[in-house]
Amino acid sequence: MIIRLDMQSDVPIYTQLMNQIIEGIASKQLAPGEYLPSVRSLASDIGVNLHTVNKAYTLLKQEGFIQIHRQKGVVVNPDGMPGITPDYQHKQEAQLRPVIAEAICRGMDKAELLRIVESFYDEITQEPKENA
Amino acid sequence: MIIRLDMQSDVPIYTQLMNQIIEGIASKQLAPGEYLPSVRSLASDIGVNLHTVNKAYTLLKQEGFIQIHRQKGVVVNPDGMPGITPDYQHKQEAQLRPVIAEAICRGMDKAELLRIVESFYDEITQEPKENA
Amino acid sequence: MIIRLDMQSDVPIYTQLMNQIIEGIASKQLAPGEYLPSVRSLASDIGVNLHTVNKAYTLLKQEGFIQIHRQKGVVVNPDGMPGITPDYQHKQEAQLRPVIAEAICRGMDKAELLRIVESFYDEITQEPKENA
Amino acid sequence: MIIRLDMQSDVPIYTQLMNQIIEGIASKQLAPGEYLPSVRSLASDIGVNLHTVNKAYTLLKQEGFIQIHRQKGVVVNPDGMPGITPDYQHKQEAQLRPVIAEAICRGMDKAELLRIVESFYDEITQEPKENA
DNA sequence: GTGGTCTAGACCACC
DNA sequence: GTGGTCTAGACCACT
Repeated sequence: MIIRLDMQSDVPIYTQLMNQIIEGIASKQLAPGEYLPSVRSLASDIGVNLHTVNKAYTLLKQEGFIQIHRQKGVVVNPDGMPGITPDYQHKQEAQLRPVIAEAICRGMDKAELLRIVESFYDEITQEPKENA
Repeated sequence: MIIRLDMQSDVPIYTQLMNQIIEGIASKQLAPGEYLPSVRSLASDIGVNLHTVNKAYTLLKQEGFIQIHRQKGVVVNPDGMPGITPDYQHKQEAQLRPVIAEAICRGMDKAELLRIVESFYDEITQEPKENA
Repeated sequence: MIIRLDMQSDVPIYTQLMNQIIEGIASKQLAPGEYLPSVRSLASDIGVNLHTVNKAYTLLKQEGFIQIHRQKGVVVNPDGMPGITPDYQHKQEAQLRPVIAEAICRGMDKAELLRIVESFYDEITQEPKENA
Repeated sequence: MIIRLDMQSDVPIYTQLMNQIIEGIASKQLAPGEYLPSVRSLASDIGVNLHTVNKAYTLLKQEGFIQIHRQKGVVVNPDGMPGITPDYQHKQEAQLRPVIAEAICRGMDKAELLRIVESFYDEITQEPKENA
């Protein structure tokens, strides 16, 4: 899978990394049970610090997206993804509301906004299953 | 308008403030041309430093949501809100994609996601015009 | 003469006022010996505070552009404009250098910059001598 | 590069700093991709508060002259300088007109003014590439 | 009284 | 060690 990082963004690298991996799973480029690169190799591949990759992996593990086995490596959680918990719903609301509010301010009507969300949804789910 | 801040959140206070004000405008609790509290009074009202409020106001001004008139105070931009610029679209995509990707991972189908977005849209636009 | 003020600009009103009057003199819309409106009437005409107009007039007087006669009013200096003093040259350099440096940074070549300066020069000196 | 600040000037320190850095770029004393001192070291070097330097850097970043990489430092924008946008042209006019108008008032003819502008242009572009 | 600027000093996130 | 954020408190320019 191709990882794209924007070193100039104000979004922390480890967050971008998490997002990319989550999008990889969502698009089925990464399947449950599939191995991810080791912390070391990924870090050297994308040219970031070990700690940064480690932090991303640790947080993904905490949220249940991946499992980290000492010595054996990192796999996409073979037991399936975490579900829609109340905690997640709150987090999602906190992320979504400001985006929606700004869209309203800027004069985007509901149909247009839904069209955009739908198109991203389709774009992600229809991404080609290429392996990197 | 009632401002709610979460001092424990990792979202900077000035960002929370910006979001609240933008949602206030989106919900028409704040109308174009309406005055916002002065930096100092708002700061003391919500119990933060005046520089924090100042930063939120300055950023909102840069994005075109409000105007800051020297020595007269701060008003919601009476010339209307900023439009849907390419810059904004990129920012919106960067905000939206990770949220959508995580929703997909967690097994939320498209209809459910659109339902949620729509319900927030309605919730914001239909908030009662109460003054605080 | 028509005075245009931008209340949203970060340039102080009194400075804008000074600039407008200086441009009025430069364009010969205001001739040496000609009377300017009183502080009171100008202030009410353009909708600003008395003190603001007063400050602009006082500074213009200090620089030698106008004379203020108690009771009789304010006139464009009939003895002619101030000349090109060393002080003025320093001020001009301080104003000009940053503008030129930024133009260079943005890739504006010398001919283009000179063309722009020349066009403003012409625009000001050729403004119609209308009276307001 | 040598930074000169006038603490007595009514021009804010952060603005003077911005101007100096822009002139440094214009004169090629600072090349795209080159690192600038850290906020803290520059602040202590020139004897101002780190917030003042931070403000200058942040504004320069917003205008596209520099990039701020989290935890890595500040570099002159390696992707090149911002171009000549309509916004910039308006700003430039607002800066230039008053200077030109005053020059006209004081009896400076067009040739003389153009000569001065040209000489500053040459002075900036021909500054020796000395490192400090 | 308003926002703008500056200082001083602290803690945190990131790498 | 880097920038980012927040606090506290001061002075100033402007209206």
